[in-house]
Amino acid sequence: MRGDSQKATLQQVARAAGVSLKTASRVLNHEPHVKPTTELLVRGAMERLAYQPNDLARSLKARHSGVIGVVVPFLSHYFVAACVQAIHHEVERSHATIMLTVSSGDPVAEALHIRVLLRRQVEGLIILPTSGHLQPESVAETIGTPVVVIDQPAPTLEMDSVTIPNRLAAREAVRHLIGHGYKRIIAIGANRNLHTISERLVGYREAMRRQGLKPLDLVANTENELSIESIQKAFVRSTKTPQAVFALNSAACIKTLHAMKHCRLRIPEDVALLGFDDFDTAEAFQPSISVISQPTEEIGRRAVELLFKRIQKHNKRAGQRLVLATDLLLRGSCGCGKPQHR
Amino acid sequence: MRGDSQKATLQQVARAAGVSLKTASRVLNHEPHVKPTTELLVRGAMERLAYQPNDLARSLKARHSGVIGVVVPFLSHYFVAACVQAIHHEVERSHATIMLTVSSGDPVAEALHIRVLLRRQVEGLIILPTSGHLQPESVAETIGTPVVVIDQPAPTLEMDSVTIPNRLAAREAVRHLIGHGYKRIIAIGANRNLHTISERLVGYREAMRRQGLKPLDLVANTENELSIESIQKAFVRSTKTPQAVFALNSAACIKTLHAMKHCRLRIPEDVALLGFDDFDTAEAFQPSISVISQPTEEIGRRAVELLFKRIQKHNKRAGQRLVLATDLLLRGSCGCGKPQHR
DNA sequence: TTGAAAGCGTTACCAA
DNA sequence: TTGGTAACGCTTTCAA
Repeated sequence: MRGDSQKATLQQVARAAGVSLKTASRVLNHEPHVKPTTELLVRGAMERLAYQPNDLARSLKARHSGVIGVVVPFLSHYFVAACVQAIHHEVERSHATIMLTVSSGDPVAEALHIRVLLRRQVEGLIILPTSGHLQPESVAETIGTPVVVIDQPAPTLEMDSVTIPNRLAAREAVRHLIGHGYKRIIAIGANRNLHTISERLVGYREAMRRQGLKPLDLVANTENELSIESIQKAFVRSTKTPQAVFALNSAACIKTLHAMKHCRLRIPEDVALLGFDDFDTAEAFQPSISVISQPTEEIGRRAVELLFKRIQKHNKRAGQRLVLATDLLLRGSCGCGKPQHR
Repeated sequence: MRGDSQKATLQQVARAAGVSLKTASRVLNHEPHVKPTTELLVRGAMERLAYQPNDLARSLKARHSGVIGVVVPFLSHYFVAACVQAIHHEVERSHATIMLTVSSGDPVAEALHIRVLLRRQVEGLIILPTSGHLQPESVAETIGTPVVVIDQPAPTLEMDSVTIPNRLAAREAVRHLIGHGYKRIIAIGANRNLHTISERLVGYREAMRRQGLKPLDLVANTENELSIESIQKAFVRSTKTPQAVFALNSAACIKTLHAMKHCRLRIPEDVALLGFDDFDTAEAFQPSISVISQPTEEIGRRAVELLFKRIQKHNKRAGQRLVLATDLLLRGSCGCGKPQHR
């Protein structure tokens, strides 16, 4: 609220209070050995000058910034947004702050972002990788800075990871579909390079083969390449229309819904649907969309916990690969009885 | 890639290269007047020591951090996530970074976050307010730091804002519904305190009154208080079921879809629907959901542009209140012909 | 073309 | 209970 625009420094506070810089610093940090009278003097000066500490200088001196870098591919994906929100929530509890970067699915940008964050002296990094495997070069640079990877097992012992059993969850979900009597089940998604996608695909195939069914998939190279038209073609292509779709992530699931609408296919009567990753409108559809749900809140929390442990123990630990359980939410779209009807 | 874990400093680089600190600094910053031979010497040392500049120290000295603070209420709202992504994209072009905070709809947390970001010496702040009006106290602290507000007109001349004509857009949308012949149209949403919500509500009422219709609304105090059950009650409450719903934001729209499903109401035959704010699954529903769409990409871009202008010109400008046009996307749910059918 | 020295705003080690 | 003084890692006069 000062008229003069320049920000007050602790030095100025000290002068205004008629004490030394160090004494003002002591008051600021609630250190002991300050005479109450002096403290009042200093606090008064701080008040008058509307003093605000400069955390940049503080961090430089203290050698830790209180900043965590968060690297994600997209923010428009519900799962990612929910994770970031959970991460923020947990980081905040430790009075730290988040620096966020969004790579838009570009591994080169991702590598650049990691470097930028390291220069900014983040104390740790939480990465949701955008490409199949984190670029080794990117990772090399992080030596000395703790890293937690989400969605992909930690590539080195220097890092921790928080993942889910993608393959297992996919297998069980597909087995569930098979249990409904569907034989022609197609997996739909994009980006085989991604660890999550490839594992889910493997799980799908395992489930199919074990039941003597022929795996069939439509997996585009990138998210953008998976068009609604291409999905429609998969529906009308052969004489044998798929009886069910296993969507490899929520984006694919939504596009499939889109395509099914265009083809006027009823769910689950004409084609059943089960997707990986929950999304905000899943229960608003008629019928509700069955999904494999990840514990986003816990993923974020555990990632931050692991990171802080590393930061404190200064890398004196072996890498941890945490695997959290998923939840198969059977709603209506997979062919299950319609629980949404009272 | 060094074996020793401590990070190299420019000082060490200089020593290793056998030059002075300043010379190393000159090389680092591509300053002229460095003998090519010397430059090579320094670059070699940098390479060997895997030198990475410390942006904290740099910022402290240079007195600008290259960091923009972004304050949002939720990340799980599609509109917000899209805005943040757009902001990041534009900020990145200026080689700056984003510090993100999420208030979870708590004005007290929001005020705290603003203070934290200021202490961290952000060069500017982009705020999507969580409460009706930004807490004056929060804003007071920002004096000297440029602020751009999204979704709400700048409360003071010290700030800029990027908004949309909420009232007008709502009015036109409701008029469109009325044009379809609906008479009993109900507005559904939450948080009257929010500038966006209250303006949209006013627009709705104006449109209704001008046509001699009686406004009717269901507006909960907070997002969480707007339950699906309460919406269902609105549908069955009176003998006069609403003929159409005007949802005040996407969260309300999704909950309405949910409620309509439970009540087995067909869209638009039983009840038509038009919502404020687009969302990722809007076109996947049958019929597609008609919405008023905000230009998120442009909102983010313009917000950053305004902010950087202020940062450069050092507040020598009057506050700008940018108002960007919305788009009324008539899909199927409002009762329009069904363009989604080929 | 190069370098010594003084800061940026804090914190921390010793004395007083 | 206090206060010099030296860092933190970098940039920036001003000389040489």
